[in-house]
Amino acid sequence: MMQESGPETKSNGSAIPNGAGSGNHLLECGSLREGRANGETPSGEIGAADLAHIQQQQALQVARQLLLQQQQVSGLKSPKRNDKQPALQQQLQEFYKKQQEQLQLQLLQQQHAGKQPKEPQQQQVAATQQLAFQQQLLQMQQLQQQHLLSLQRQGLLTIQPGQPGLPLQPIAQGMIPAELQQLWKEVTSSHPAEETPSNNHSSLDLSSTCVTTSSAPSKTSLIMNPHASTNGQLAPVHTPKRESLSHEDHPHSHPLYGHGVCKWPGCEAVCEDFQSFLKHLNNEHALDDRSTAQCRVQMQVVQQLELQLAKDKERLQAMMTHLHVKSTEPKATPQPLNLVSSVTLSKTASEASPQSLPHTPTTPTTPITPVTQGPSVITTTSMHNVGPIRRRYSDKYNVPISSADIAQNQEFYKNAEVRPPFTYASLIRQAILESPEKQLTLNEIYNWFTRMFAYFRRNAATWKNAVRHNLSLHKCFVRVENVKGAVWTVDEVEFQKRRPQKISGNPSLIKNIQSSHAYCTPLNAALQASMAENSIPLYTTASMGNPTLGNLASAMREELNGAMEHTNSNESDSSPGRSPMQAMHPVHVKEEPLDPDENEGPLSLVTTANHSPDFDHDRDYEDEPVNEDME
DNA sequence: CCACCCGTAAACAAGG
DNA sequence: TCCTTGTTTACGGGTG
Repeated sequence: MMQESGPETKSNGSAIPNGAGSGNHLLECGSLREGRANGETPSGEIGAADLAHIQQQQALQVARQLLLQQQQVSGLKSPKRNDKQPALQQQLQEFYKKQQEQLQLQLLQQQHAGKQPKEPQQQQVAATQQLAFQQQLLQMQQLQQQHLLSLQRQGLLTIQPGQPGLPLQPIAQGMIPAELQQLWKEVTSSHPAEETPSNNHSSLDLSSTCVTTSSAPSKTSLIMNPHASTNGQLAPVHTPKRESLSHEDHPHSHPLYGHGVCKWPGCEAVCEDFQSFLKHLNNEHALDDRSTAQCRVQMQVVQQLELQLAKDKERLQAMMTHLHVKSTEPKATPQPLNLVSSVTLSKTASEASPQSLPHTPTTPTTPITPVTQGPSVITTTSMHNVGPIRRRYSDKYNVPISSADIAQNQEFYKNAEVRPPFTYASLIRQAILESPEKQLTLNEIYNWFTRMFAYFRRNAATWKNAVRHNLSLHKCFVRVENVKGAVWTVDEVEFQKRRPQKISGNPSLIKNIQSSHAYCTPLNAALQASMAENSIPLYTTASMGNPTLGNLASAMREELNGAMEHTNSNESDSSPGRSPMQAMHPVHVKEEPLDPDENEGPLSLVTTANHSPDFDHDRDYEDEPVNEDME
């Protein structure tokens, strides 16, 4: 068997236990979560489920009181104090439903009737009572939430977003995960007038839809929020902490106030200054039915959005899970090291892909950009399935992938042991083109592979052989005797020659091929330019950590494009100018410091940053594959 | 069915 | 002698 250059350790023995250990760790995480979801409370931590439970119970207490009060009015039969909580809760919910419906009816009547004074005293009384109820409820909620908050602060509570065990009721939605909070923030800021977190009106209604919302019932908002006192009304129940804080920090940046205009839905009253705005707010948008209804609507909007987000997230997760499963035969290959990254990843991973599959924290490359945690997360789950590696599922399959996807995938492949859907030839070519001198030694090519693809940190013997095989086999790879020895270069023309045979169609992409011909070496730049045009945003996030990603992305894109036959050239893409990505090139990567042949390296910068720690792992990995293959 | 591409495995040789 | 590098052949699967 061949050995790679570099300190490779065939220490299977150590690798296995390590892998097992990490796997266990992950599993533990999983079970832990499950445990929490089931209401178990491990080690002094209280999960969201428990929290929900507590909230429910507390809410029930409130409910009892309210029900008692209500009974006095409506003559309901008083429930026994020992009644089962679910029943009670149900009652409460129904009660509120009715209340809300009633309220809505009234509101509608009022609205439809315009200014017609047509409310019998009775209605007014009822409305007042409802308001009183709601206020009481809110107060109680505030109390309980304050309590919860204090618990949280004491570390007794940990609220985790998206607990599976939670009932999918509005209640559960109160556990606003960070994303939702963000969404909330966006919603409240973008939608003019949404219900103000720091503003009381909204809170009224929240009770109906979200009885116990708010993951971070902010006591602070109550205390510090100037508006609360100004209005002299109830403080927000549904105020994400972050939100309230941000507003409090900037008292004059009220979500309902912007550009001198009141942003209450449908208002747009002009307020010269903040003070007048506050006045206006209190006068025009005081706690009345209308405001309440508007808040309700807003709540529903937000809820919708939250639901939508949740659904989309679920979908994403399913997609990732699906892909992962497909590409990964559950081969419990214990994976080694890199526990560091695995820890960080495992956390997110457990959220993103609650699979029981052995999470092999194999990401030696470690997440450079936690930003794109998404992909890298699942990915981490490795695919040791070396068995049936299907090649070229790329060509056609990937066609629709956008450059943004590519950029993401790139990060994905970097951290995930998923076989990249690109041919060896393409990858080799890209590796070479990425190099400053457009030439690499065999060993440098190897290094590029391992650096850019987690997958190639294993099965070294296999893929290295394939690389050599490809280098020799394809005419497009030209071996050049160098001072140092032999280096490999790419004959673009030759490379492109063989491609048209592959797939037909999609003329829209041909440009790339053509440009390749035209610019040969600069091809990269051209591609990257187009890439940059299309996907800089994502791209940057992905490439922040490692600029090389851009090149890889372009490679992938090339591959994809090449897979499609093009017929038309000269396009904007071919602009030979250097894309931003390319501009970074010099800084890029050169093979890791370990590389003996390495010398042309202006680079090695990134690598050190991202990989130097892992790279040793990379090395280690490289051989494990061999061993694992035998497993 | 065929031709082609691709990946994998392996034998072999040359050189350090 | 061992390892790396490079070449070559063979085989099987996928695809058009």
